This record gives sequence, structure tokens and C-alpha cells, in this order.
Amino acid sequence: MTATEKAQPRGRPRTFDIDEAVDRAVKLFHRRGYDAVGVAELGSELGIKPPSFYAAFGSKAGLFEQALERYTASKANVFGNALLEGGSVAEVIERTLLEAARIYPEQDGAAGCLVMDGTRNSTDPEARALAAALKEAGRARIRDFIATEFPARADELADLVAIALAGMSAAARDGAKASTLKAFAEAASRAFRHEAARA
Amino acid sequence: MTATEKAQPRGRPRTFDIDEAVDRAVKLFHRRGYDAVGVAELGSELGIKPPSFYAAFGSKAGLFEQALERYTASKANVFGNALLEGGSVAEVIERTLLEAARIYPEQDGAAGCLVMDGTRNSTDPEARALAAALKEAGRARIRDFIATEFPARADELADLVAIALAGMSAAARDGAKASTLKAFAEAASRAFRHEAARA
DNA sequence: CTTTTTCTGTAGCGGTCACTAAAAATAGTC
DNA sequence: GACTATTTTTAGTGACCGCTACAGAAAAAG
Repeated sequence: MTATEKAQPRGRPRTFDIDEAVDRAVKLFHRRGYDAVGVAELGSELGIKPPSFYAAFGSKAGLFEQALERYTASKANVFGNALLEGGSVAEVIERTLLEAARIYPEQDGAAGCLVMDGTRNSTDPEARALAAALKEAGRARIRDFIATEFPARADELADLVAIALAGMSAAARDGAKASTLKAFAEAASRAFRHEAARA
Repeated sequence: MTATEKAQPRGRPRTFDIDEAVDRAVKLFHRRGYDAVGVAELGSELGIKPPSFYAAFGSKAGLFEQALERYTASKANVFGNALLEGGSVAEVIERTLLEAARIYPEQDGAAGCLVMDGTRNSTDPEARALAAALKEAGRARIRDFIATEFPARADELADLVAIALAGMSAAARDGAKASTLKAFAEAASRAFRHEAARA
């Protein structure tokens, strides 16, 4: 299963590591947004020339899709990680919001959530659709989880969390400090408990 | 003062109306974002050719600047309008959030706030700077107003409102319905009152 | 009238964009 | 060694970007 050496295929071997290239692409897209980072820059930063780029990823959007997958499978998936630690719905949501407050502030030049804000206003419909699909999938997961305790108000409570996260991501991109996001996350968490207890 | 006919100047008269052109530009930028709408499209939509465009506005960013001014002076300035009706801080903030929930959903193809989301991830630093300046100015106005009742916690409470508005704008751009935003605005308003009463 | 001023249309500038055709290079296989 | 398969390099492509030079057109001023 860990046979990374898989009996080298026929032709000339690839001189770069696809996984590492995707990792670097995640950073670039996160730092600067989908539109701002061009294929030329990706190539030079990843150390590959355009034809190799297109042979490996198909298109710029194709690389972006892989980058999004890598990103959502990482520690940046705040809800997924919060869910792993278990607990009540309110506890998991609180951890989700606090984790976002911890991760979203600028690190290495990248701020906010790549999925939520990496393609906002992008001129590329394909890139926007990819991000939108992941955004909706994340919201659906949160809603289904909330429904385990609050089935009647799952949608409304999920929207509360999703919109709060979107606001935090936008604020982080605009330079909000970790302390600012933490204070908001705590207030949002209190609001969630309060709203969940209503009706 | 209403002398719209101001003793026609010397040269060939302009064949288009600058005010109307700015209005159309507001709609275009709001609908599609700064980067996605090019000078060629602006020209054809506004009925003017490139040289007239540059004589009138200086640059694409110049037109965007005027469009932002027009936008912030309109009913889209949710806090400014809420402030006009007076009342306590909590009342004005509630009206601000509810007004945002009313106007952010898609209308005529445009959703969210032009200032908050019209240039997110734009490749043009000038356009981003213009929007960022207005964003910060708006947050400062809200903070100063909140300080009239809650001087010690004005920053924290202003961040609560600003991040909530940013989230609502992002959600609206992603297709959130008016009812969704209204429910969030009401919850955020309750959270504001609750947080303001703390400590 | 001629002159001056300002705007308009035609045409196109240099630059960047995502992307690709063609051939050389490097491996396994026969 | 000859052949096949794959990736590499070189050198671009056409399309679009924001923007402008230039000359003609339309007004007031002399």
C-alpha cells in the first residue's frame, strides 16, 4: 500500500513531484487568489514549463481543483477537525468557530479560507463553480450534524454558522487580527447556544 | 443652484451623460465585480468609445472610484440610512443589519455589498485600495457611533457588526435568500444586545 | 468667415493571459 | 541496437487587457 515506487512506467520519468506542486499551488492560490496567480508564475514557482503543466493538470482550473481538494483535506477544514474531537453540537460548533479564528488570520501571506474567498469575483466561471460546490458541501455537512440535536432548526442554525465563518474569512482577508476574530468567534458561539435554545 | 445649464463651455459638447454613465457603471461593477467588467464592455454599455471614456474618467479605476462614491451615497449605505432614523445604539444596529438583509439579496443580478465584495481578490491593487479605504471608513463610523453608548467596548462591538455584515454580503453573493439573511440579521442583532450588556 | 477649444471615431499600441505544436530527451521493452 | 512511450524543452499562438495617437467633427469666440 505504501509502494510509492510503482514499477516505473515506460517513458521518460517526470522530473517534479506532483504532490509537492499541488502543495505549492495551494499556498499561491491562497495567498493571492485564483485570478492573480497566472500559469506562468505557477510554472516558474513549481519549476515546470507550460507543456508539463498541462500534461499533469489539464488546465489552470484543473490544478485549482486538486489544490482545493488538498486544502479541504488539511487542517484548514475547521468543521471536520472540530467534529473529530466529539462532544455536543454546541461544543463542536464552538470549536469550529474558534479554530477558524485561529487559522484564518494571515500566515505566510495567506489569510481567510481558500474555499470561501479564494475565487470571490473571479472572472473564471469554472473556478467559481468548483469553490461554490465545496462551500455548499461544507454547509450541508454542518447542517446535517446540527440536525442530530436540533432537527427542526438545523437550516437556520447552519446558516448562522456558515455566515459567521464567511464574515470571519472576509475580515481575515482584510487584515483582521487573531484577537479580533477570537472575540467574534466567542460571541458567535454564545449566539449559537442562545439561538439553539430558542423556540 | 439648479442651473443645470451652465453656460455651455467652449468646445464640442459631450454626447453622453456622465451621471448616468456612473450609474450604469455601479450596476455593472456590482453585478459582475471589478475585474470581470472590462473597459470595452463599459464603453459599449455606456455608449462611449475608449478616448471619451478616458477623457471623462481618467482610467478604469477612476470610474470605479466615482461608482463607489455614488454607491455609498445611495440607499446601499445601510448604516448611514439606519442612523438617520435615530434611536439607541442597539436600535440603530438592528436596523442596519435588517436593512442589509433586505438589500443584499440578488436584485437585477447584483447581490451583496459593492464596497465589501466588489473587489475581493481583484488583481488591481488600486481598486482594492479604494474599496478597502471605504470599508475602513464605514467601520470607523460604526465604531464611533457605538462609542457614544459603550465607549469601553466600541471596537469589539463594531467588529461584531462589521464581520456580520461581511458574512451577509458574502452569503448574498453566494445566492442566499432574503429570508436566510433576515434570520441571521435578527440573531446577530440579539447577539449585539447581549454582548453589549456583558461586562 | 477664421480661430480656438473640446469631444468623438478609427485604429492600434504594448503587454499579459491561458494554452499548444513540434521536436528533442530519457526511460523501459524487444 | 531498434522501437515505443512518456516527459521535457523551445518557441510560440490567438485573444484579450487597459489604454492612447491622431485626425476629424462640433461647438463658442474673435
